[in-house]
Order: sequence, then structure tokens, then C-alpha cells
Amino acid sequence: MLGRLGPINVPKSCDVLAGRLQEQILSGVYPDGSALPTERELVLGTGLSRGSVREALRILEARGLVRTRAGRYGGSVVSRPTDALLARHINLFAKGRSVPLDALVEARQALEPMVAYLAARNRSDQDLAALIAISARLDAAARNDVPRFLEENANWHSALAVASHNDLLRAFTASISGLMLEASRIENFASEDVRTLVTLAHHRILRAIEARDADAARRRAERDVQAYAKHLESAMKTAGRRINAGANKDKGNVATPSAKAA
Amino acid sequence: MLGRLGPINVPKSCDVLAGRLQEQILSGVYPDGSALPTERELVLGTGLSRGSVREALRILEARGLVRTRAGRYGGSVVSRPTDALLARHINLFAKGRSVPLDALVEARQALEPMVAYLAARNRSDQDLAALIAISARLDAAARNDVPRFLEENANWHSALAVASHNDLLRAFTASISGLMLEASRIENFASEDVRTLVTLAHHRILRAIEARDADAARRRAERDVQAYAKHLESAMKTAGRRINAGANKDKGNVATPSAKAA
DNA sequence: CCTTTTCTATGGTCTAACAATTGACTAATT
DNA sequence: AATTAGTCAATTGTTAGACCATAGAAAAGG
Repeated sequence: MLGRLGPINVPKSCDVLAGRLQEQILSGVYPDGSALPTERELVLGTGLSRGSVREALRILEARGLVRTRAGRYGGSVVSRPTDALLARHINLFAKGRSVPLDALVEARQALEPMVAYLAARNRSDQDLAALIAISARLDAAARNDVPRFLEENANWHSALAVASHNDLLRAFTASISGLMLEASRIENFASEDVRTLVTLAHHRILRAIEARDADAARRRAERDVQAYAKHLESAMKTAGRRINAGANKDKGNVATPSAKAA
Repeated sequence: MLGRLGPINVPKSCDVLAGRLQEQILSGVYPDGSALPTERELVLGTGLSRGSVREALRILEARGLVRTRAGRYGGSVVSRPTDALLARHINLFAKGRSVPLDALVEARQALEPMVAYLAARNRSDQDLAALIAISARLDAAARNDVPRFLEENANWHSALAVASHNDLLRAFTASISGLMLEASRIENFASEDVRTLVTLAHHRILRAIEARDADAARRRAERDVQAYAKHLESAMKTAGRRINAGANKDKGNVATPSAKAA
């Protein structure tokens, strides 16, 4: 009698090693900043070849868990994943999946009020100064420098998330701001109406944050983001087409894009 | 005279190759499901060694952009990053940075109302059925099976996010639910009071989703999540210590399963 | 004391080979 | 004819060994 056997997945040696090292890193065997064994020590310790060891290290590097430096006294050092790395992974997800712009806007709608609330509650004076500086540049660009306006707008949202002092929301927001910046560069939503609307909304939120009035900041952010969503909705209706994250310019399905080019 | 020169960062060959391939994948040169050149073709095409080529492929694999299979007619196939992969990266970020439980709760507070709103608006009948089934299991476990209750609670939140039909919010929510599940397994917050509170709140939200009343779903989710946050706050105050996302063991092992062979 | 040189352990890269895997094809068997 | 078993070939998986490039320490020199 044969029992039910699922498909057996034989892992690669580099994946096994990466998994074990990750486990040890997360469990504190190798704290942040400490050095992993050298490649050649890992070879001796594991019985694997140096190539497999190196592949494992590339995996950990891609996960943001180690940084590797060459030279004497170099090696792989444990590091904590950065905001930027997580934001890149979120971007890859969104682009790879062609997440529609609607979904980005919805995510922003979800995040922004809480971010504004926390920013008002937790901001430092430095955070506030940064927001004020960006706000000034945003005002300056609003009239005639649209690309600059869009970029500073993304900066504004990111700075707001920084002020919230919540690592997760910060990374989420940074990623979404970047994606929306890319999308708006291509699609040219920002009519003058929208730009003045955004500018005013940011000023309102900024005042609440300055006053540390968290509830007001949240309410204003809610209004802001909902108004923006409506504007975008109508703009997309007139444009009449679906907008995705990640520019798949040519949808032409080429028949088996021959990887076998000789 | 010598001008100011910043530190020059010499990239590794495998990083360069990974970047170029990623660019081509995202720009549609290699669409989803298509085969990348074989390792030896890449060796010929790039002039790099096979080891460097393989390291580049491991990087892309860690980013979720390709899946590699051995054997004849095997090779690296372009794939889209999965929810599970993004969730793992978010988990790594949270654990690696020791994101405090507060921050997770705040993120959930931000996401849940919008997720409930979208779920009510976008749910399919199948989504609803899944939610009802989970809700039933949740009720059954609420009285005396706390571990089961916690797990089904995480499932409930994930299923809600599935019903929202927003890929980003789904991945965010899945990750946060998993992290909070781990935290609550360790910390044992779920007093009987909290369990009945949660059960009732879920029922209220579920009814709104069933009726496709998006605004009601949002309002109820807001109330729910805020009440939960308050309960947690007081629980943590009595516990008197700071709780982080996983400084403990990590089971979630590495990808590479080719279970989806079709 | 400061600068320069040398030393050397480390990662970065390449070559070459063999093992393991896997799907298609073929032949044998029922 | 249908099923089974065997063979083949292309591809990834893995190993071994060598050499280069880098970077910090230590020694040498001024």
C-alpha cells in the first residue's frame, strides 16, 4: 500500500545554506554588524564548494541581510534590510504584476491618513523643518515646473512618512510615492487645477502637523487623498485607458522570443 | 588640481548582469513565462564566467523574477513576484529591524478600513464564502482553542484582503497578519474578552461585506481596529515591556519550490 | 611624526570538468 | 494498440583549483 506522497522538492545546496544562515542571523547568532565566516571558512564548515557558498551569499545579499566587501578584513557583514531595499521589492512586485494605478491610489488612501496622524504625533523638529523646506520648493515649482513639482510632491509624501516614525509605513509610502511619480511622469495628470489643489491640501496638513494636532492631520489627509482620487478617476475616464505600474510599452505578444538566438 | 570625487563603487559583474536582465524582463523583452537564455548562452553572450552568470540568476531568483529548473528543456523562466515572496521580504524587514508591535498595529489600523471598504465593493461570491467559512471556524475556536483562534484570525484578515482584489493591500495585509500572529503566539494577548470582542467585530464587518455596503464596512473596521489597538495598549502597559517583531526562530524557508509545474 | 611601501587575507573571477536531472524519443513487452 | 522500460541529450547542479583585485595592517623609510 502506497501512502499519499506529495511532490518532493529537492532544494539546492545554496538555498539550504542561505536558509540556515538566515535563521542564525535572525535568531541572533550573528547580530547586526557582526561578520559571517569567510567564504573559505564556510567551505570548510559546510563541505560545499566555494561556488555554492557564494551563491548562498548572493541570495542573502539580495534579501538585504548581509553586505559583502572585498579585500583583507573584508567579508560578509550582517546588516538590517533598508527602507530602500524593501521599497525596491515592493516596486518589483507592483511592476512585475502590472498593478493598476487604481490599486496604488487605494493603497495611498489607506496609508496617508494614518501617516499624517502619526507624523503630527511623533514628528521631531527636524522632520518639521524638512517638510517645510519641501513644501516651499513644491510651491515654487507648482506654477511652471511640472516635473519638479511631481518630484517634490513624491518627496513630500516620503518626508511625511519619515516624520511618522513608523518603519513599515515609511517603506510602504516611499515605494508607492515612487511608483506614482513614475506613473504621473508618463501620463501627465497634473493639470494646474490639481497642482493648486495639492499645494493647498499639503499646507493644511502641514499646519496640523506643526501644531501636533493629530486628528486634524488625519482628517485633512483623508479629504486630500479622496479629492485626489476623484480627480484621477475622472482624468483616467477621459483618457479612457488602464494605467499600470511599470511601463509595458508594447503588448505585442511575440511568438516565443527565442532565447535560442544563435 | 583634483576635483571632489565621491567614493567610486565598482559593481560586481553578477550585479551588472542581474540588473540588465531585470531591465529586459521589466521592459518586456522577456515576457512572463518566457525562457531566459541558458546559462551557457549567457556565458557566450556576456563574456562572463558561468559562476558569475549563476550568481546573477540567484539574485533574480531571490527577487522573484525567474524560476530555474534543472534538466533538459529546463532553464530560467520569467515569473512574476508572488504575494508570498513580497510578504516574506516585508517580514524580513520587520524582523531584521525589530519593528515594534505598535508599528504593526498602526499599519493594520491604516490598512484594514480601506481593505474592508474594497472587500465590500469588490468581493466575489467565492470570497464571501471563504470569509463565512473562516468566520465559522473562528467562532468555534473562540471559546477554548486559543492557538486555533489566533491562526483563524490571521486567516480572516488575509481573506478579507483577498476579497479586496488589490494586490498590494493583499500582500501588505498577509505579511502583517502573519507577523501579528507570531507575536500573539508568544505574548498571549488574547484574553477571553478580546476574543469575543474580535468575534463580534468580524461579524459586523462580514454583514456589511455581504450586503456590499462599503462605507459601513469601513466604519466598522475602523471601530474594530481602534478598539483592538486600545486593548493591546493596555495589555502592553501591564506587561510593561516592548514587544518586537520576531527576534526568534524563523521557519519560513526559502523559495525555489517548483510546485506549480503545471 | 608622517608618509610610503610591502605584505597578505579576503572576495572576485575564470576555467574545466563531472554529476544529477529531466523531458523526449525509442524499443520492448503485454 | 497501449503500456512500460530503457536510452539519449541538453540543461542545471556542484565541485576543484587557480589566479587576479582589493584593502587594510604592518613595516619601512623619511
